[in-house]
Amino acid sequence: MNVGSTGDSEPGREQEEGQLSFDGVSEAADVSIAAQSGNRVVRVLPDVAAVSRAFDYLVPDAWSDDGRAERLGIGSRVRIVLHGRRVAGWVVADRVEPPPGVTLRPLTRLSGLGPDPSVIDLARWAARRWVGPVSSFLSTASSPSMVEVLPSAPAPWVVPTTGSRWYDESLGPDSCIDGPDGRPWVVRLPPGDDVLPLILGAARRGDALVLTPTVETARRLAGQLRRAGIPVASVPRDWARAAAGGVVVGARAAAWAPLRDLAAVVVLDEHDDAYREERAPTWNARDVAIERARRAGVPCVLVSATPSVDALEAAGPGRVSVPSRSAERDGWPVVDLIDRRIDDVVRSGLFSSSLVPILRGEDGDPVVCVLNRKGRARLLACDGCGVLARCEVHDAALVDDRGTGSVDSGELRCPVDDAHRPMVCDACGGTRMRNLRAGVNRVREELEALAGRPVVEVTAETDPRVLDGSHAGLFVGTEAVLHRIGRRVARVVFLDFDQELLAPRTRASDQAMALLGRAAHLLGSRSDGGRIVIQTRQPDHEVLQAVLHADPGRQAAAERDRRNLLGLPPFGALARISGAVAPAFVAGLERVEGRGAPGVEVMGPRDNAWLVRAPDPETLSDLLASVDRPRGRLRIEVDPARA
DNA sequence: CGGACAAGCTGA
DNA sequence: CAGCTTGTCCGG
Repeated sequence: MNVGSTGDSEPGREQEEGQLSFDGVSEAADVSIAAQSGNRVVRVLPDVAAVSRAFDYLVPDAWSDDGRAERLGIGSRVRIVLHGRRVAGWVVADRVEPPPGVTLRPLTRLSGLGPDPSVIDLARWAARRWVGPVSSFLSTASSPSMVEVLPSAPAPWVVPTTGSRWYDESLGPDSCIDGPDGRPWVVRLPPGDDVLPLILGAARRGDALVLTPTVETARRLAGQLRRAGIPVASVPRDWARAAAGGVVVGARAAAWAPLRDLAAVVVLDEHDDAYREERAPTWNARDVAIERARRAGVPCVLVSATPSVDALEAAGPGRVSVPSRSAERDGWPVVDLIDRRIDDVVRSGLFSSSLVPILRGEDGDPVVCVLNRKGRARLLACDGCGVLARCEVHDAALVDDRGTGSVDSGELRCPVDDAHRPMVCDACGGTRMRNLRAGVNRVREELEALAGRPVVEVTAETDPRVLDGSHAGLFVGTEAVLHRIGRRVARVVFLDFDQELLAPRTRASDQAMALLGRAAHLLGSRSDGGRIVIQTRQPDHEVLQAVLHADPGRQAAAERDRRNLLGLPPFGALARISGAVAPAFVAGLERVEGRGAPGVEVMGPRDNAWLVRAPDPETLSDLLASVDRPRGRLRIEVDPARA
């Protein structure tokens, strides 16, 4: 970790020393039954954001008399006096040998139970992986309210039998559990399929940990399991019950839940961006879950209708369970592509005439229309031939350089590199461009006119009961509408899917795929008769071809090639460095890099941020940890959402 | 983080 | 040079 020749007296080493002394803790905890002097000394990590060192404290003698000394151990939440003020902390090592020459202060309080030693080790791993303080992970791993004693353990449970399934092998044949290779399984479960049998398979193994992208999904799943007679704890609310035993269900933070005796890990919709913590450290719950299962030597199953390249790569060959072609086709709804380049246009140009009967409900209700407005991108199409203005280098949608206003002169700008070009259509040479962006309100009015019936606009504020209990047949909203409707629908119409396909984001293809998977889930399987209707000018796009053929592997393969070519994760590791002192930090990085860290590349700045690329996450973490962190605001995003 | 202390700035 | 702001250091 000490890259380059760092002299011991060089200034600014404190961060690294703190890290070293902290790393030393785990060894000390295992080896040392020290403190022959008689007084028990514990090492405590303060719950103070800027302090990443652990300090030693005396266990008060009085604690031996009332049982507190017995309850105290690694993970215990305590209060200490640090630098004259009382703060909270976690015991991270027990019976340690304090460094000579320091006078120890006593612990002031035993507050409650905390994460167990395996979770503390996991937090150390995550702190290194995502370059953040261990304490932030321990906070996530701790109960929101203090827990003094655990409730009694649940009685052993019997899981109802469900019959054998094509993916059963993924929870691991018993024979391979003793010597697992630490890799997860991926189960590509079609969107119309029920996940419950898979979860029951995990619950059959014992205390299973099940992650879902949202709290709402976790709540529903917990209810289903409870009705099946399985003891369930929803974390973070039921932290104590989770620690006592049973199946544990929750969203992102549940990756850090306490478990009595972890037996299996399941991550539902593993591709979902909700597993990513946006605030630094930018950890990903799916990756924490994989590592946790690996350390515990238990099976980890990543479930998704549209598995991510990261998951597929983590699993590796032979560990991806895919349904038969016919089963997968049955699990996806039929897809109707409306090619806007050749279709006739009604009203303002956003609607094809073939939408009219669908909107009127002639093919079934309810109908959900999705209008993508992400990234506030404005798409331009040639007024003459209808082809989209796209950058031939970056594939991104070109924007009108002058922002809003009329679009019949001026220049086109690529949002990726800001290069300009004249406003001329690549396809026909036309010089007039139409702005395809339309306000949601205007769209709603036009939909109403076309459908001849009321349209319910769905926003983040719309009460879900209105949606699910409503007699209305036609809804419109941004993609959030797909997350707000809880019942089965007959049609999902993407009014302008090119907004999604051409968004100037590196993960546009993945996100478009996930969106279609979400829509498919609302529609159910092929036999339910639902359809996805997509208006597009790019019917040959890999994402559309993938859903059209009910074969998400097509998109994954294209995305895999793209990432491989660019050295993006999982074929390389990326970090984004920003903040006031980013220039100083990056200068430090470049000094280290200049001494020959192989495969490391620093790019930027762009938007006041730098990108650091390394061949793998370990090299990246080592590199980032080896550089002195200047004082001031610095944001390090490992695996950044935007690159 | 937040307290302690030192170095820098200002005004009569 | 007192009185205040700003910066730097450090915690058992």
